[in-house]
Parts: sequence; C-alpha cells; structure tokens
Amino acid sequence: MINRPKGTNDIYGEEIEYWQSFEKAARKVAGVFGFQEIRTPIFEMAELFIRSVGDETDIVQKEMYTFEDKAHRLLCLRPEGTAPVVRSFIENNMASDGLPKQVYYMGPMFRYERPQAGRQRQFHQFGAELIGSSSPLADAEMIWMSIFLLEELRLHRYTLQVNMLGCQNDREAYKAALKEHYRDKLDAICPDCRRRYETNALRLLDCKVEGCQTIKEGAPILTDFLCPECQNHKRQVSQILAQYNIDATWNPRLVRGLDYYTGIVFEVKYPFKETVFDLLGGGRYDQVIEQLGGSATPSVGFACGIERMVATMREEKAIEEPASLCQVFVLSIGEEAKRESLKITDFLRKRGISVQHDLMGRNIRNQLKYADKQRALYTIIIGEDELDKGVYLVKEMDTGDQIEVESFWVENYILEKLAAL
RNA sequence: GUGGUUAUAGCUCAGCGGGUAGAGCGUCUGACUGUGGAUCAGAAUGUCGUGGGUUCAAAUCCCACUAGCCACCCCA
Repeated sequence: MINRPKGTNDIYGEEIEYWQSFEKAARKVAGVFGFQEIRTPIFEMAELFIRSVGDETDIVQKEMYTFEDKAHRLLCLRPEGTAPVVRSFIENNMASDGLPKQVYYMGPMFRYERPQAGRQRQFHQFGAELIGSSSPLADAEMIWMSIFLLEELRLHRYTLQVNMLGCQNDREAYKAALKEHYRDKLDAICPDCRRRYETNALRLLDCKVEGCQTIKEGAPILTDFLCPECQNHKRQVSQILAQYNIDATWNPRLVRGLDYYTGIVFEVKYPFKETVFDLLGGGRYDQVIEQLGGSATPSVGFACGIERMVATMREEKAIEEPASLCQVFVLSIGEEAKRESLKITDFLRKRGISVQHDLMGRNIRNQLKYADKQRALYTIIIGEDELDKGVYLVKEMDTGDQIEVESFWVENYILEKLAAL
C-alpha cells in the first residue's frame, strides 16, 4: 500500500465541487478587473527564487523543493507565484504589449514544512500581479480586488491590515533605529529575535514571544521614518480605499515574510475555528523585475491560499450545495428497452443534459435507488409494458409523481420540463 | 527543525487487568417476482499504520520508524 506523500491531499468528490466553486468566482473577479490568466511552469531554476524571494527567508533557507536534473541544472518546485510571473514578463518581453500588464494565476505551490491546519507541502494559490504602475491607484486596485473576491465569495468577517514600508532609504533609516533600540536589550529577548536582529531586523516586529512584547512596544514606529513622498503615497492609498468603502486598519508593525516587498503591503485575516487564518497577502515589489534582469518596473500583487479559502467558505457555509450529478436517469428493463434507453440518452446528452443509465445490470428497484442517490431530477422508465403501449413513464423524483408520455415525445417532454426549472 | 497527541472495516469509533476483532453509518442484496427516499433482514470488506522486542500466546505491554492532527518557527 502506497500512501500519498506527507503534506499532500487528494481533492475529489464533494471537496472538488467547493474548489470549482472557488475557481469560478476567482476567474470571474479576475476577469471583471481586466486580468488575464497566465500559466507558468511548476518548476523553475532555483536561482529565480533565491534572487527574488531572498536568501535570508525561510522559504529559501529551508522550505524549497530543490533538485538537480540530469544535466545538473539546479531546479526547484515553485514555492510562490510572483517570481515565475515576473520571469515570464521579462523573458517574453511583455512590456512591449503596453503597460500595465495584469495577469492572474492559479495552481499548486510547494514548500517543505510541517503540515498543520491550513498548511500543506503542496498547496494552491490564486494570485494576481499588476505590473508597470507605481501609482497609489495600483496599490488600491489590488487591495480592492482582494476584497472584491472575498465579498464575491460571501466571506464578510475579514479584517484587512495595511502598512507602508516606505522606500529603501526610509527602511534603512528605520532598521538602524530599530537595531539601536534593541542594542542594549539583546540579553532580554528570545533567541529567534537575536537571530532576526542580525539577519532581518524588520521581523523583530513579528515576534509573539511574551518577554519580547514590552521591548517591542517601546520600539520606534516605522511611520515616523517615512519620507514626504512615501507619506503622501500612503495618504493617497488611504483616501482611495475610503472612496471604495474599504475598511482598512493601518498597522505599522505589519511586515511580510518575503524580502521583495517595498512600499504598500497588506494582509487579510479571517477567524477560522479556534485560530485565525492569514487568508491572503500582497504588496508592492518595485525592485524585483530589475533584480531579475528586466528594466526597472514597479509592480503590485497579491496571492491567496485556496485551501484556506475553501475551508473558510465551508466553515461559513458560504457555498451552495453541489449540483446534482445527473439531471435524468434512463431506467430500462430488458434488452430492447436498453436499446431505446441508449437512443434517448444520446439525444439528451447532445442537448447538454446530464444523463445516466444503468451500467450495472440492476433490477428496476435498484436502478431507482441509484437514480435517487445520484440526485436525478427525472427518471424515464422503459420496460416491456411501455414498449407494448408506446409510452414511457416519466417519474419526477422529488414528488414521486409519474406520468405516461408518448415514446416519440419523451425527449421533448424532458427538455420542456428542465427548461421550466 | 522543536514540542504535544493520535493510528482498529470506505467513514466515525468501541475493544487495551494479554487468549488471534466488533458497533453505528455507508456499500451491495433481499423482503417488495416492475418502482427510490422510510422500515426490517442478510452479505462483503480488516496483513488491528510498519518493523522489532517481551510472552506458550500481543490490536492490547515495551522500543523504533512512518503517517495523521495540533502548536511553535514561518507562511497562503
């Protein structure tokens, strides 16, 4: 017996219905905002992520599925979606199509880590990238789209957090001040924080260890280090969001795990059972395209975890019941009846009706049981009596009523009935 | 990578003072010889997660491994 690899999942049956419902909504929202789908490879050169996501990040340090191919190229399964899109943007010279370039993607991502609630090794993301605009309108557009998606999915209990990380100068100045604040307190903070102090000072703000909280409280605030330009940008984003009636909480301590974020970043949190999911996150990444060898092009994007979305949708009962698996079941008894049933099945299927017939050689009773289990709306019953009389029985499953219909008319009768629903 | 916890039928679980498996649900069949959803009856399906140890004897006790779940780290 071979089991699926750790941290992976089979998605089928009822579960897949919910996924498809999400995907449909996501595509709709993307379309409404003028985004076109892009499909990039599932594996890329490992270098792509090391250079964009950042070699200090956990993703690169310990979570990448890297492997060598037979020509000794160092490849990896993609851990996130933005870098491949940027790579493709540059490689295919999409800038020449005119800017902004607006694309969305949906598919599996891979990170080697311990699975738990809302976290798998193979997980799925829906994401969108708006490439080419530095305007606050572009930041607001992506936040708007995120919220639009949540609303479309009828998930209303979200909280949106936004932060302005500032430009490079602002961040350097802030980081210096932050380190200054922590310098004489290194003995008092947790080991993780001591490490962060050296490698990525901004993430000191992420620490949840109790002993570090008071020190964090007294730390300088990023907002105070923003240059006039960044302050202005932040103000404009805030105004535009207000105009869209989007309720955003500005959190100066919000920092994100990927190194490439600059300027505006945002996250959506959502209560899920005992915990809180980070449903979705995004932000501006103005330097990435240049870092990857393109010409400097400002960009914003976001991504959401589909597993978490689907779990939340189910928890909120925000999805309709999956549709019935067949609209019509054609029941037959005997060989001649079977031949007739195949004709009707074919006719109806060619008109887009979902039809099933007996493939198991079951008796009438068990065929009806099966039809019921498939949630059929109508069952057409064909037996010897019907063949003799030239009429078939049409049974409406939820009422149990059945009437005789002239055999030549039965398909049209069904079409009329279904059209009237 | 660290810590906690669990693993018995397709699913949910009982059996754990050792004596080679059971319930409910589901599936299939029948009662109803041509009528589903209700009821009743019957049937099928298990290397009791894997490997080792203790023992005359292990689902049960011990150890290791693997996997699930949960938390930390981090993230979607």
